[in-house]
Amino acid sequence: MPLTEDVVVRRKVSIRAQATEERRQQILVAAAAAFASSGYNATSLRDVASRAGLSHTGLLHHFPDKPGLLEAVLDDQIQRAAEAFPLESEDGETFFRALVAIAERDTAQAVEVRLFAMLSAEALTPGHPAHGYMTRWYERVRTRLTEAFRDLDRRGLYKGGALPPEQAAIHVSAMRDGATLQWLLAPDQVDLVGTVRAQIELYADLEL
Amino acid sequence: MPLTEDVVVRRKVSIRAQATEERRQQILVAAAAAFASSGYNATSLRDVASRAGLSHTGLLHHFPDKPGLLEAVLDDQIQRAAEAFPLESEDGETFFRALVAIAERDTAQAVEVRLFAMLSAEALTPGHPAHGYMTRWYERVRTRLTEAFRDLDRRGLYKGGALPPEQAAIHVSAMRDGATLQWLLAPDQVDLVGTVRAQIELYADLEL
DNA sequence: GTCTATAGCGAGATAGAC
DNA sequence: GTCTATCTCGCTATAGAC
Repeated sequence: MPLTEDVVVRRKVSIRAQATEERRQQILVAAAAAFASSGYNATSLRDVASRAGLSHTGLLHHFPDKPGLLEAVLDDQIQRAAEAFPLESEDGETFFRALVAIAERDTAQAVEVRLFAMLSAEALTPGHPAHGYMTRWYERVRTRLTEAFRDLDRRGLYKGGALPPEQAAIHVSAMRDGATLQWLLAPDQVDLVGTVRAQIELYADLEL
Repeated sequence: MPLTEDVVVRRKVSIRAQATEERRQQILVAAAAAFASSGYNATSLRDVASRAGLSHTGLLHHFPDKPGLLEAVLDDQIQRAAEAFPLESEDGETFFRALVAIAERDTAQAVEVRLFAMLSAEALTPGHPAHGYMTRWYERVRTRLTEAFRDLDRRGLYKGGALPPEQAAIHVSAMRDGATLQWLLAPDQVDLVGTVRAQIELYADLEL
């Protein structure tokens, strides 16, 4: 019965592949936490490895090198974000409600927020492995926000007046990043959610 | 004539002291440029030294160690900033005009802007040598901006409506930082001065 | 005041045993 | 798949000559 043998072999393979995949995920979580706390440059592969409970050479079996690890972390991060909040900029109202919801969640999950704050600044250096990623990210954020504001405008809910939606998009995205930075430095003095909500209500005729 | 001898000696000493001071300044400029381009962690003392045209041990004759150098750079930077723009928050109008003027100058002098953007994120880590500095900086920024908005309010020039001046202060300071980040990543797509001006005009009844 | 030489460490990455 | 051992590099910082 060659067929059953084949099935057993396949199952073994898939079990092993699953274990490997779990290991990869553990490492990605550890790496995200490490990069979030100290940034990419200041974090060593040994730091990440010890957090994940293996040696740094063990880690390098799963990822090619340090830039490759960062890339994988970023991919994993945007995938999770996309799953948690599928932002549809065609519907401006739900879009901006989602922005407030994201801010709310972020106050409870400081790791991802810190990760992004640290990397976006480090990545200003053209040679940084996340430089291209960040440039593309902000372009995307600006276009999505602009679309959302345009949708609001169509429904008569845009309060920007003479301010073009492109500018409003920069205002909102920029403020979110700056507020995050100040909130991370002084959580007691900066109300992240309230700040985000209040700003959006200045540009949109919505009750958030 | 002991007096003249004394004068000669003093002059020699002061000339030498002046040369040392110039050297220090050269190093500070080099260090600011280096930290601005790659951040503090990723910059080596050898990088800084070669920019200043001396060996890294020569550099360590003028500054005690790497954190000490960063501290000196920051001190030098705020001193220059204070001289260039003596911000008086008692007069809200000139205060906000100065903010726009600073943004204008910054578009021409990207070094200081980059320096600050990179360090403020790196310094999120509590152990970073600029952590305390940044925490204090943003506290100060918030209070100054709040005072300026209160002054506008007294003169009937505050357009924030129900938004408390403290919140407006966070909005404006946060937006400036976030806009700077996006401008550094994509100078062609983000108009820093226009963005800053437009935002302030949303909160203040001023023609900037 | 600036240098060469060097100590001492920690990093990223590879080789090869198990 | 994970490890130990090791290579090689660059870093901060110190010691001491000039």
